[in-house]
Amino acid sequence: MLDIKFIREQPDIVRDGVRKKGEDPSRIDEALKLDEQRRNLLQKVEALKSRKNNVSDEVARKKSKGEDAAALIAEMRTVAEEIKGLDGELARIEERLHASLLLIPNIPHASVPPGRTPEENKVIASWGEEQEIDFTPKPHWELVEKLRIIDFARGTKITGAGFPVYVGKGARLERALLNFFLDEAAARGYTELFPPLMVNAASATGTGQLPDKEDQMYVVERDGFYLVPTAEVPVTNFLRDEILPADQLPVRYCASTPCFRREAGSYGKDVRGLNRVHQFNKVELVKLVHPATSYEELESMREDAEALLRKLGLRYHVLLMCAGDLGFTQTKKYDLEVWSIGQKKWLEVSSISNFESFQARRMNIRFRPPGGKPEIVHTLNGSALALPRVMAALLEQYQTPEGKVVVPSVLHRYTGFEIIG
RNA sequence: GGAGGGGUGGGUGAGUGGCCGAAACCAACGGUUUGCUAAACCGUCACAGGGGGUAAACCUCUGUCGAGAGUUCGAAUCUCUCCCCCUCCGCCA
Repeated sequence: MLDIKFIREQPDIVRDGVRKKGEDPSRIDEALKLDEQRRNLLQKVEALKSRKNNVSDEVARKKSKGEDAAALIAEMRTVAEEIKGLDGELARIEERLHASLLLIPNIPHASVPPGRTPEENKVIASWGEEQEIDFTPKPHWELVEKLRIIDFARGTKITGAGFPVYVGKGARLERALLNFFLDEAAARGYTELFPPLMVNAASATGTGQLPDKEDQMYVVERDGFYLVPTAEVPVTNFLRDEILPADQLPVRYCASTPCFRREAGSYGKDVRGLNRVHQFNKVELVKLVHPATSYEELESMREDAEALLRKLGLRYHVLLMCAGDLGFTQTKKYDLEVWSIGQKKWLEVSSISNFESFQARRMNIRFRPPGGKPEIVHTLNGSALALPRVMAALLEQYQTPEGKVVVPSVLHRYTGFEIIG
């Protein structure tokens, strides 16, 4: 969430930013109104409390001297009642203010292009060429069926649509990719975490999944837990409510976890094969950084993710997302899309975002500048990478005319085999 | 799941109704001493939210001793609920 003080002092900047995201700025006025009510009430109730505290001391003094304090006590009884009433009113207003703030989106960074639709995202970099081949490449779902390395039908039997089973060399290739990604992240200074796969409501609120995106998560109602839609949630919450020494920044974490997503409302196209599944593996990068460096850190994180695709020899491009295509919590975001030669289209495999202080304020993660007051850190995260579509593009790109798949050399030490089929 | 014990500032830990935002120690920071380091000594040292101040400095008020509710003129301290940690029992990969 945004700082209420910032909203109070720069309401026009906030309104403008919210509009750029294509969202309704009326919540800002609501929040400002509640904030004003809150401060008025606060002054009233704090004056009463001050009086109460003073009189209570007076009572103590009188009693210790053996004097009669009955009159003061009687008077304070009514003051205490009044305070109770005002405190209740204040609590209700603060609750509404907080709820209102939780629904105000983060505002885009100045370098983000305007735009409302995905078509307005900018391709700012690309790598690799469409390779020339003398046969018609198959889509991955045909390849994996013949090779028997991913079983969609049996996954549907076990659980439901969108829960594929990786089999034999398919399972091994999946594991190879994960280990490759993790090793690369470690080499670039990210500390590996293996976090819980279920989180509580406070954690889901911290990174912004609640209250906004509850529909996208699987909920374990009985225990009040949520299956993680991304490692971002448990990993970023790792340092929730802590104050870090300034010299500890930047903090870099990586984690490989399954991700569980309901993908409600996304039936129809683009769901074939591995294009959209309810459970998938992903290696996630997370950084907690000094506010002054967060945009440099965003660029270096993007490079960390891009390097993986280059090592795998997969053609990709980089999108700078326009304001309207930014998520609720993001100020700036890059997407990496890999080319699917079998489907003749781009597939999103990574999303790299800066949240500035938006998440960290909810999570209360701060650092202490030398000799100064604690300040909120900036948080960033990025996929490096999400597996299914990397797997899809890789299988398609490295297929042979006979329907076999050649494993990219960088993975050999992880797979133990060089060809599938 | 059952029984018992416990959660206090960055850390250890004292505090069972008012003089407690909280002793003491450690860590950290500033200083004195010192050729340098170490040691010693002195000082500073929680977080948040209001109000005042042009801003910083600063002044002032309020809240916070796991969370929430309650008793009381007054709660770290008493009561209730919840969460978490430890010990024992049960169950179990």
